Amino acid sequence: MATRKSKALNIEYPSAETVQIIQQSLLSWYQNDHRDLPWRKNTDPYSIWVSEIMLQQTRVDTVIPYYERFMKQFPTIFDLAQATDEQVVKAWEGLGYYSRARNLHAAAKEVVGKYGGRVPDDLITISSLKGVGPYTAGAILSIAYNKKVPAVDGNVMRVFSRLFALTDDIASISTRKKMEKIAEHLIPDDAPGDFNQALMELGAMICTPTSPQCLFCPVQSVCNAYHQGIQEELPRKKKAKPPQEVPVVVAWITCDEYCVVEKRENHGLLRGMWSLPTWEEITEEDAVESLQNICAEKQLSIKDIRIVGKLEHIFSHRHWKITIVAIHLEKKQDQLLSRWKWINIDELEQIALPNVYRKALDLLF
DNA sequence: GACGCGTGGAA
DNA sequence: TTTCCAAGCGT
Repeated sequence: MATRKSKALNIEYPSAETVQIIQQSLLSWYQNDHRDLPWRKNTDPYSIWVSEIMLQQTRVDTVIPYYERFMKQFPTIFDLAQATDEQVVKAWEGLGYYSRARNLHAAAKEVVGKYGGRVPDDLITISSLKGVGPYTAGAILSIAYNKKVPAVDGNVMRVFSRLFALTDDIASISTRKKMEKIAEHLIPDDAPGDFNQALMELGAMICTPTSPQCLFCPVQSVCNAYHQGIQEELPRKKKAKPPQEVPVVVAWITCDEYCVVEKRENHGLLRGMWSLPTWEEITEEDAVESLQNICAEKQLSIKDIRIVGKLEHIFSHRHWKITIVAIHLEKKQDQLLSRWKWINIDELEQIALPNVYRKALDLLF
């Protein structure tokens, strides 16, 4: 017999009675208690889409002002499609995970070009768009089109882990697939969007990572973890590695009212973003000497060079220990690295600069 | 499956 | 101070 390499998910579905209790309790609670968030004013697919991309790995309170500005600047998908990459990334400045902005922009152009600006309403097509994965596809289809598609994010996995006392590692892909099966089983035919949002809202407001507010939980009566008193032990999740420490030198190179900015490579950390000239793996002790050598190679005549500050910045997987070196040049030479460019210091605020460099500039001024 | 990809908030 | 993140996706 030919064996198939699909892992049995071993799902125990709740009874029909339990399903009904969960549906009614959650929907009732959500309709009464849900937060009045800006992306809940309507169910326009484009608006929902933008909000879901911004909310990926990002807190609601952080997203709100960005969302408001973004929707004012790009009210429709046509406005976004017609914008330049620079404009879109600038609107994303400070939000992080900048590939989200580039993917959203590219996908918006694709939707306008191929579908007349109508956001696809089927799972296969919408999932083919850049930056739209299983969660985002489900969120858009259920919230904007009221389709019965699961939208399983970290909130939902935490809620399900507790509700059904599941000990699976929520960091694994197979667990998410299992949760999606359970969600499909739970979503009511008449309110998929509200139900999916209710699950996430519960995870955000009641079934929180630490100190869940079980006494106020609308589904406490059917919560397996609560009855066993193990809600604080769930969900199970494999620990992530701490960010790797890297010594970094950032240069503040000036001449008169100009400074040098650097366009980062199109791969890796902060890909394609503007920055200040940056070198990894140069320690503070070697900072000045290294930059003197680098300037000598480029035949840049230094008027003054000194360490002007230190800064630590932690990305998702790297921990930069930064030494900021100010270099004042004799001449504003044109022959620089291809990725370098002189700009007027006043123009720094017009380019999209990741926060690590904004923090560096704050130290300087 | 594992890792790369930003940021700022909370405990 | 340290840890863990928060409505994930691409490779």
